[in-house]
Amino acid sequence: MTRAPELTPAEFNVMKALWHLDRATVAEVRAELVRRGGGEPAYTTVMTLLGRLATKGAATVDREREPFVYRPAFARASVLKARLREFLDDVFDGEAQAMVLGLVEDESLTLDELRDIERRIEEPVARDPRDARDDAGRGRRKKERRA
Amino acid sequence: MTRAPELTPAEFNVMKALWHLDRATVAEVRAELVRRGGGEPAYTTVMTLLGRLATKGAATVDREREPFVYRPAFARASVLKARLREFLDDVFDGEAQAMVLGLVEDESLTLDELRDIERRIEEPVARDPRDARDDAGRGRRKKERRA
DNA sequence: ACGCTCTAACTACAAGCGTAGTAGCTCTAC
DNA sequence: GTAGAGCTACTACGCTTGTAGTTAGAGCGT
Repeated sequence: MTRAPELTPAEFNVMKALWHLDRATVAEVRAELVRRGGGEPAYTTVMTLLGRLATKGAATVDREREPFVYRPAFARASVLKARLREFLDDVFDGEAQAMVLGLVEDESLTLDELRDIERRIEEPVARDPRDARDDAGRGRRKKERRA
Repeated sequence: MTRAPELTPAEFNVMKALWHLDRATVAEVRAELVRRGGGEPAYTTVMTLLGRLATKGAATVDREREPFVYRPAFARASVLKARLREFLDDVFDGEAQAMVLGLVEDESLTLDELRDIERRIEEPVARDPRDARDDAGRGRRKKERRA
């Protein structure tokens, strides 16, 4: 699995639409962006962005027939987690606890929700077989900080 | 309290040094940056950034005597929280739980640490009187999302 | 066959950003 | 009193980013 490339804010936005649609043409992505209230970007603007995403390898293009169909090259979840990691290290210096505390102080997260999370972790949740995937080698990263 | 201005990555880095030093000259900030292993920025580069920070109102300058002394205009904690909020909304669509779950899956945060946080919240922590401050009107934001 | 419309490729371009050079002032050490 | 060091103000400049215009082909409606 190659690493997901860095995305600029505008690119990330397009990715969000793309993840939502799963596969889409320029026009469809544009419509989705409009729906999300992100203004009315010009068709060519969306095309440019999708083009840049494709170049970066963040999206794939099916050129078999027009209009081209774009799809995300990386799972949303994995990109979010990568960004989270980056953010955590950059802004909170890797101190996850401090960050969560921040959420609570901000009231973005309640004590109940925290407990809920715990519960979910404790009960292994009897994973849906459809989600089955090779789970080996998920790298530990705790305490690898300040390398 | 005025709102903290947006900071570019390079500016944020300087702010980190500045928060650490609390008050410092260009040379001192530069030394701190070097210490943090961020390469060896030119003296004037640091000056430019501090200048921009001052212009933006993110730092204050004491020009009484040279070399000028810079200090952060906003508490570190408040800026971190603002960034956290932004990040949460932008990347996780305001879903704090999803974000925390991400931390746990990533093993940036353990179950024990989660419990620890809970404990800290539960025990009102007998706040140090020195920290006393007017706590009225800390805006709720829970569920204000998707406004 | 003709012009419209959809679409792709290429080009444009200003603002923002990271990084730093230069000019010029003011001490200080000879 | 002259040279260098330290410092500030100003200027520079290439790169990235956001946004979009222009050109041109392909298919369609009439």
